[in-house]
Amino acid sequence: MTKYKETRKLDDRFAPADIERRALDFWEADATYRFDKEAERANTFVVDTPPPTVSGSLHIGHIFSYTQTDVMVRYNRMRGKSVFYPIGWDDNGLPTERRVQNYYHIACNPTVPYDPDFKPVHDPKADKRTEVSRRNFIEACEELTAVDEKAFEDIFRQIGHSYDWSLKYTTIGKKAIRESQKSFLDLVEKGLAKSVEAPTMWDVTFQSAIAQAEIEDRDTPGFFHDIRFRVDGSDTTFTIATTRPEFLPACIAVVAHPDDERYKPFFGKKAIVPLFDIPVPIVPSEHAEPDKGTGIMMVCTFGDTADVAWWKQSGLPIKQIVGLDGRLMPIEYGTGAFVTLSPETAKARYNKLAGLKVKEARTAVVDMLRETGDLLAEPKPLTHPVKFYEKGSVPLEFVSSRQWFISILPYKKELIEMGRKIKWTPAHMQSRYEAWVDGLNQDWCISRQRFFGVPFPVWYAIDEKGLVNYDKPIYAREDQLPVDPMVDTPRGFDEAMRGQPGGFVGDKDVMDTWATSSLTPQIALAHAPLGHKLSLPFDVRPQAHDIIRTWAFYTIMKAFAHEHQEPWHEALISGFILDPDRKKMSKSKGNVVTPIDLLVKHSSDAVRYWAARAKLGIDTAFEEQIMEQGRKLTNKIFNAAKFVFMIVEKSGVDVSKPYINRITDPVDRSFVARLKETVDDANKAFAANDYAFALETTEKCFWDFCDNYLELVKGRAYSDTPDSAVATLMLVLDTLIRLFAPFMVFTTEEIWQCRPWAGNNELSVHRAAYPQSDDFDAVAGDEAVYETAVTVLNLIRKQKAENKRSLKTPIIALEIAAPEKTITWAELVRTDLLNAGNVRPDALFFSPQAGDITLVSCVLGEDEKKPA
RNA sequence: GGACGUGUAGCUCAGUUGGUUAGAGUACUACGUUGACAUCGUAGGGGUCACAAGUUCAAGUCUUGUCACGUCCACCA
Repeated sequence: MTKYKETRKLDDRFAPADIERRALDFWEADATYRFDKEAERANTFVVDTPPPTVSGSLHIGHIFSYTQTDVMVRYNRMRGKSVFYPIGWDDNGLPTERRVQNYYHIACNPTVPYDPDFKPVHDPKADKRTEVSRRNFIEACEELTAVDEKAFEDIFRQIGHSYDWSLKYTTIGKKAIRESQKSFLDLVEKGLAKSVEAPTMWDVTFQSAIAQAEIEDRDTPGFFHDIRFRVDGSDTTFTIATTRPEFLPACIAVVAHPDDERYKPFFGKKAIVPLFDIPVPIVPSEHAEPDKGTGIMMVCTFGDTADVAWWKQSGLPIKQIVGLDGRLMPIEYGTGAFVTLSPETAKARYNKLAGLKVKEARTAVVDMLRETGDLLAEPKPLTHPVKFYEKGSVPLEFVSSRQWFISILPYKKELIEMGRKIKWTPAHMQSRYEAWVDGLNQDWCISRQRFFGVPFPVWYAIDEKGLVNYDKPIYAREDQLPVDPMVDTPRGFDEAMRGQPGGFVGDKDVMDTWATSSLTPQIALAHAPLGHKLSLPFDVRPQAHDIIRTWAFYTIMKAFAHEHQEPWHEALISGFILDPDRKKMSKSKGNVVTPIDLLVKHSSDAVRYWAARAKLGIDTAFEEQIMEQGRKLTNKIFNAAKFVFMIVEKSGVDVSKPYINRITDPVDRSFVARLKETVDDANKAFAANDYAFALETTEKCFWDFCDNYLELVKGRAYSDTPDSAVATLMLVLDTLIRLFAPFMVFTTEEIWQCRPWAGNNELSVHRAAYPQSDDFDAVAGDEAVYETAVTVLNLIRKQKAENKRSLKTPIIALEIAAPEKTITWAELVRTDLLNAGNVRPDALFFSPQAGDITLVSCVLGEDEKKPA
């Protein structure tokens, strides 16, 4: 067992930095937050902590929500649970790659050979990006994430989060990769994961496929183009309004609503696409809405999701014109699907487009249309929603490619059902989850054409002609995991056969980062000490509401597929930080507040106080004044403790004896009843995950204690019969400190350890028992006594304040009227009232009356002159 | 367009199952403390509880509608 410090005495001044240092060292040496692997599952509290993304710096929002979790976790620990509270860093994936590219000015080119001497350098002035090999790139990622993770860890430690750091993991770590690959193989075996050649949403900047959960609509300016189409074999024309004229060469059909009288005569005929003279069928389809645009529209491969859906059920061939790089691909017009009535013209025109970026091609096509007179009006500007990768800056394209998909659409019902087994706080977050699942219209594309991620444990055989057979992948065996198919070889092959006819190739893609993050329970268990008794479901999943659609959903999906049960009993959804001044702050450079600055400026406990004041799921304004309020509170707690210690020591009462049965005075027992009520409320609040109310009620009781109870008993505690008062002060302080402990973790530890009655090797307050109602059963008295005393005391104070006199002004005569019953209560506190109000002995009279307690008369004496 | 949420003092927020005169912190004003207090206390000003209708003896709280804001989803010709 570790000692807190050698001299266990409160310093005169409250210095948060020193207190924080002492407590952190003590917890580290004492392993205060270490998970006990021997604990039975029933006596554990198991948390599925969000691993923060470590690309860049920690946001104040992290501090906010992670602290809320820590508060709830600490409560459970103090309730005697063995807490499994892991922490990990989500470092694989695109965000990290992007940060590494920018930080080191490098780009990954898999064709570049490995350079063992390459050292990435952070040079903000560099303008060119150096191309490096895949392995060098991954090493650079590992190097930078290690630095970022250290910074994250420092902050989380500094703010006093009670993770068991021995359980730390990273999502790019070997065990995480193993879990992720194991999950993938299990999904393959269950028929839930397949590789398919299909149109996929594609980000041309990152050159990767993207899943539905990662896209967002952004209102984007564009233009409506009215384009003339001809009906084949006649002079009849009609107008198509489109925002994407560059897709004319990819047009596969023209559709109008079956009931649309305007276009009914055209059904069954062919339309001729201008510029390229492409004959395409004119087809009735419910998909077209008569009142939108001109009511008739072109279907292209692929302008949007609707095009993809329409193409799928049409059976028509794809005309893919956009390449993986976001440029129009070279196409031999008049071959394959690219039918035309005028091959020479079409070829000539298309050749001008090939190689252009989509946006450039759009302008070029518009120019051509203007020339031929097929543009019926100048383009009309509009703003319309366009799909973007949430981290991208260029609109997504639909590109047909081979990708791994996880099948989710058939299981929507089951996944909603599973969501209902989970208790969501706040409850309405469940409907967000259900709305998301309900709205899903694509399976989960999990392959990414990137580098810093979990590789697929898959190879493909190459036949004698050198063709890769993608239809029969060679899967790794579980005992091989983790594998990197670009380095490791499948069973039955050797490295020399890589890329050779009759040999094999590795799958060079990596998994969507969520494919790994969705396994945080399983990954955390893989990092738990051997022999632990944990399993799914975990107790709680804390997270923010924006990632219900990703992290929560995917985790439920994976647990459904692998364990056939919900991943956790409860989901605790935190709110966001809304910063009304965010724009100002980012504009005025150098004025941005970083989490570490806040911790230093206001102290960790003060920042924790700010976070804990906000309820789960409620978006909260960033408000430094509340941190200041927290700082004042810690200061007050410190001073109150210092005062109690002083009284206890001066009283000469033997502190080594148990105090509870020495509490005999009616006022003391009455205040204990007041305290018991607070303890009740706080426990009830925590049980409902309402830590904010637990804090509020604790704080209220504490101020009451300082303002009233302490003032009432001061005199008696200094008298020659201090026993009951001193014992009560000890009990109350012990209780309040433990009530505050989940919130003000440092202040409470310091005070707890420095109590004159603390043991030599006192355990951390964070392993002490959270106060319970029945702790007080033996001594709790009638609360009315204390309430009466406070009422009378306030009457006296008010009298003095109204007469603009000092609170110390003596009272020569005082008459208080009150109901008889109240008088009997007041009589029990007579001595304390005289002391606290500075009322002359025998000057206090009570007279009976019905109704409220009132002050009948009061005569104030002369102020005593202060000794010089 | 749909779902969910929010709207209470200048600001940040409480307000449990409807029940006296709607609260706290902060900011402002005045006075008093400054012997546990990088403090604190007392008093004061400040609210049509977004708006409208309804249910009820009684509505900040329940119902319906409207408006504003936020989040998620959808639309994308």
